[in-house]
This record gives sequence, C-alpha cells and structure tokens, in this order.
Amino acid sequence: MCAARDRFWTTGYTATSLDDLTEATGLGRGSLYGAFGDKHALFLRALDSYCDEAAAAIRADLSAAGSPYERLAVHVHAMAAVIIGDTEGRGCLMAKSAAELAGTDPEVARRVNRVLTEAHGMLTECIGEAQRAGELAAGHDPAQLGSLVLVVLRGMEAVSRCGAPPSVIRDAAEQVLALLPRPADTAHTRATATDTDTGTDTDTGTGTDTGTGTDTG
Amino acid sequence: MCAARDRFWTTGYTATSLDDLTEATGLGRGSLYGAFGDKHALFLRALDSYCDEAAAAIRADLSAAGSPYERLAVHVHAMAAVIIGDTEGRGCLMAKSAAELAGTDPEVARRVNRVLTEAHGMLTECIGEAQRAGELAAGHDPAQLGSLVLVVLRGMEAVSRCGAPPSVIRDAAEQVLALLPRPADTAHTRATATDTDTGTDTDTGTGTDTGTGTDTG
DNA sequence: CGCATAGTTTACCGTATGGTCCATAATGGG
DNA sequence: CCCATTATGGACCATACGGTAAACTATGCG
Repeated sequence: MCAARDRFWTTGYTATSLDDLTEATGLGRGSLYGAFGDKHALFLRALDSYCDEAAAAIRADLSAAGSPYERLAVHVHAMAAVIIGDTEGRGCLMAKSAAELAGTDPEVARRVNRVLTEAHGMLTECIGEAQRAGELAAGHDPAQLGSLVLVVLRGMEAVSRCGAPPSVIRDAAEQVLALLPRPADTAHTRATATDTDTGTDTDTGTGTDTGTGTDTG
Repeated sequence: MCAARDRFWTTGYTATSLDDLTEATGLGRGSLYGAFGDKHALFLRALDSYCDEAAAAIRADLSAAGSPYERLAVHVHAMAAVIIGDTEGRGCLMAKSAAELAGTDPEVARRVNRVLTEAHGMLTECIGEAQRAGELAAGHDPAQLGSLVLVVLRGMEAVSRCGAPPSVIRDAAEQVLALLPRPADTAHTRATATDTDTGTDTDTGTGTDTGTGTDTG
C-alpha cells in the first residue's frame, strides 16, 4: 500500500489511473479490488496512513525531551527542514488531497480536518506549557498563538509548493518563533535570547528531526 | 472564459472534463478548440486571469490610502475575511493549481511562483515603509518579516481548505500583525495600539475590501 | 492425496475522455 | 446581391478509464 500512497502523493488522486496503481504495486487489478474494494477506498487508506504518521510525528516532536519552548522550536525547525529538503517538490499528501478533493469529498475533508484540529491542540498545549514554565509571556491566549504557529506551518508548505526559495521558509520559521511574546521582565534579554535560540534550534532541528519529520511532508 | 475558470476553480483541472467546459461556457467543442487550442491552454488562460487579478488586488490593498502599517493590516484582514467568507469552500485557484499540478506542469509552477514572488516583494516593501515611518521597529530585515506575513497569508488559505474554523484564521491574522516588532520607545503603548488597530482594521477590512479581495480567494 | 477456499492474473466490459472533422451558420468585403 | 473566410455545433474518433468476471494458482484442512 506504500507504493500506492507514493503514487497518489506524486500524481494526485484523479490523475492516478488504475494502470498506474497496478504498476506501482506490482499487483493485478483483481487483487487491488480484492484487497481494497475500489480506487477511492484505496486512496482513503493511503491518506489515513499518511495522516496517522503526520500526527504521530507532531506528537513525537512536541513530547520530546526539553523544555516546552525548545520542543516547539525543534518542531517548527524540523518542519521547515523537511519542506526545504523536499527537492522533488512532492509536498504534503494531506494538503494536496485537501486542495484537490476536500471541496467535493467529505471523507477526505473529515480526515484532513481531524489532523489539523489535533495539531492545533498539541501546539496550543505546548505553548501553554511554555507560558507556565516562564519561557513565553503569559497573558496571551495560547490557542491564538497556536493558531498562528499552525498557520505558519501550513503556510510554509503552501509557499514551498508555489516555488518559494528556502530562505522564505527558513525566515518564516525563525521569525514566528522569535516573535512569540516573551515574559516582560526579560525584555532586555530578548534580543540575546532570540539570537541564541535561533542558532541552537536551527542546528538541532536540521540534525535531529529530519528523519522523524520526513513523512509529514 | 470566466465560466471555464470558475469550473476549473471548483473541480480542479484533471477532474474537469470537456463536457463540463462546454456546459459551463455554452460553447460547442469546436468553438472551444477554435478559441483556445486545447484544454491545457484554456486552463493556463484561466489561471493567468486569476493570477493577474490576485496580484492586482494585493497591489491595490498595499497602495491604498493610509499609513504603511495600516495598509498592511487592512490587507491581512481583508484576506482573512475573504477566506472566512468562502463558505462554499472553493479556496484559491492559484493554490489549488499549485497543489494539483506544480509538481508535473512547469507552466503552472512558473505562473504561481511569479505571483508569490511579486506578493513577497510588495509585502517587504510595505513593511520597509512602515519601519521608515516609525510604525514598526527598524533593525529587523523587512524581507524576513515579509516572508512571515506571506507564509501566514498562504497558510490561512491552506488551513481553511483543511476545514479550520474561522477563529483560527482570524486569530492568525490578528496575532501576526500584533507580533510584528514595534519601535522600542513605544513599548508601553504597544498593548493599546494593538487593541486599537485590531478593532479598526477588522472593521475596515470587512467593509472596504471584501469585494476587492474576492478574487484572491 | 483430494477438495474447498482464497488470492491472483488478465482479458474484457461499458462508459468517459480529449481531440478531430465536417456540415452549417455567421460575418465582412467587393 | 454573391463569394470567401471564419466561427460554430455536434457527431465521431481512438484511446483511456474504473470496474467485473472467469480462468488459474496457492494454501490449508481432513
């Protein structure tokens, strides 16, 4: 089924034919129908698999060792690195499926929305923890900041698909982390902390999490 | 050709058949081929039209009356309002085309990239002006902040297509504007300015620019 | 071993697809 | 008016499409 998923990922649902799928999987038509029912059901299975992995990767990043803010920064930089490293321009199956099908296929829309909602929840939780730990300023709604980070993560993927150079993606990742509000009593150290964090997290993200985040696209 | 564009916009390129196009346009097949050459050429014409309008709408927003920061805020809120108002979930033809075709069709990739690059330039220019006018803090690279705003704009569209509720889009728009760095000597008035701007710009964006931005999707 | 069941391959099906071609209609110029 | 050219509609084309059915192969049980 991984071969089928990859084919849908590269070519899109509508433009992937049954001949494409038999070729990719090495199975005959009857076998594909026997195992999966029909093209649409196979596609949903592939999408489910991808979405599960994407959610798990986010969860892993945001549950890892380190302080809440560090985890958040590692995740954002890892996502940026994955997007930048996607030199074949395949993008993200979830986003591409949403673009192609969410308006006409409620099954796709529902699956994609589930992952997005889950991601928003995890980001919000992590930001809330960072606030309680004193890494980020309290007094801002963590769900609102979570919305911003979520939108940036999705936006990096979207601009990459539109041919944006790596610098745009890297800059957006760095800037959103740098601009999250710090506690007021560290206002003077803010510039220093920003520089330190940027350097540290960029390196960590690139080296540690590229593999984990590969499937997130 | 507007009818053809709308059909491609709703259904996607591959899934829109020639029968769909003859129905939408009221023209026979021979006429469509006579006027446009083939399906792909018609699609590129539709995409060109859409991209030109999108770029013009951004230009209009960022060239309008008002201070540079106000213009930026108006644009971001207008885009958020358009996205939130897209209750049919049609999304943005440019983004959907990039998702469906940019990986396999260089003509599409080039067109989409042109608009994105142009938008980045306009945002960067506007942010630079806001810095020189003292509305935003100097000392940050305007291109980097432009990247962030661009990514947020594209990300709002992307999450909307994934079924995000209006609050996520609204919050992301408000937060990115609120978090752009202010001049250091207005740090105390920052909270006040943020509240004032949020209220003013939300209203202005909804009322003034919804129409202009409609085509941006 | 034989038999029943499940899995597989592949030819075939009816329908859909983008594009072509031709008869007809519309338009403009002499 | 007539004639030449262009535009149009729609029938038709060859090919592609998702799905089905039948023949064959593999597997497990008595």
